[in-house]
Amino acid sequence: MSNEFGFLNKQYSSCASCLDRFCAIALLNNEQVSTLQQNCRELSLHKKEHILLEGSFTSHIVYLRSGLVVEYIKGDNGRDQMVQIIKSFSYLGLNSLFGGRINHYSYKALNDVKVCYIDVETFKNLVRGNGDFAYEILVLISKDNLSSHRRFLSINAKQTYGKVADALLYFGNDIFDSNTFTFPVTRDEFGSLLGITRESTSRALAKFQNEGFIKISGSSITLTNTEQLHKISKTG
DNA sequence: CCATTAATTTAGT
DNA sequence: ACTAAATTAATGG
Repeated sequence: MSNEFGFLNKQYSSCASCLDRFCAIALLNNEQVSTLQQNCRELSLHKKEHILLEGSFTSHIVYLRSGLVVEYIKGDNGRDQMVQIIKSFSYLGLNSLFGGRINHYSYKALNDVKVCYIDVETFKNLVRGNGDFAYEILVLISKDNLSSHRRFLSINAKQTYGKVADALLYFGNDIFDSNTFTFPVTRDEFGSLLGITRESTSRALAKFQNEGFIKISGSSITLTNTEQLHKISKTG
């Protein structure tokens, strides 16, 4: 690979030896990995930077190598509607792959992230040309679909304190694998994930802290009584 | 029970 | 210092 722009010749770790790569990449043959390599750019982005924008053409599928990302849509009133938090080793924009030519969601970095932009036609060709790989991509889309439906139905069934307790447990168990973590979103965004206001979020967190279920210091939060949080998540 | 409004405090750059 | 974000209290659907 050579071109007239020196900075584009910077050598990145190859897809073949990438330690962060999605497991299904192992199902590609050498030629396919090489094609992927040639149509893929690695980028480091900082917290708050946009990765994809709703409404723009789906020119790329993005692979999230490291960091946290939030998926959201633009709200009518100017308030964005958060859809979900996405962990590393995930693809962004997959659900827009066959949904017309535009991205249906925006994505922004919640902390410093490493991403790979993969040319969308290249990605589609890999899906067409490799059944095992396509199967794994279908699994991803299906899982995302199921978890989204479950999440929205669950939110619908709960009221504020239950929603907040649920989300805290979700962060602790699924996102951070720890009962202590740095809050990745603003109160406003957190509320938006659950369909509640930032004030209700504040009130719920303050209440939980007063009752000793959680401990907040700065942006760091500790779940000290997951038992009670579970109970509230179910009942209230 | 909870959103809205508004006033105040705190954090981030 | 200035702006964005968070908290708190009061009100009303």
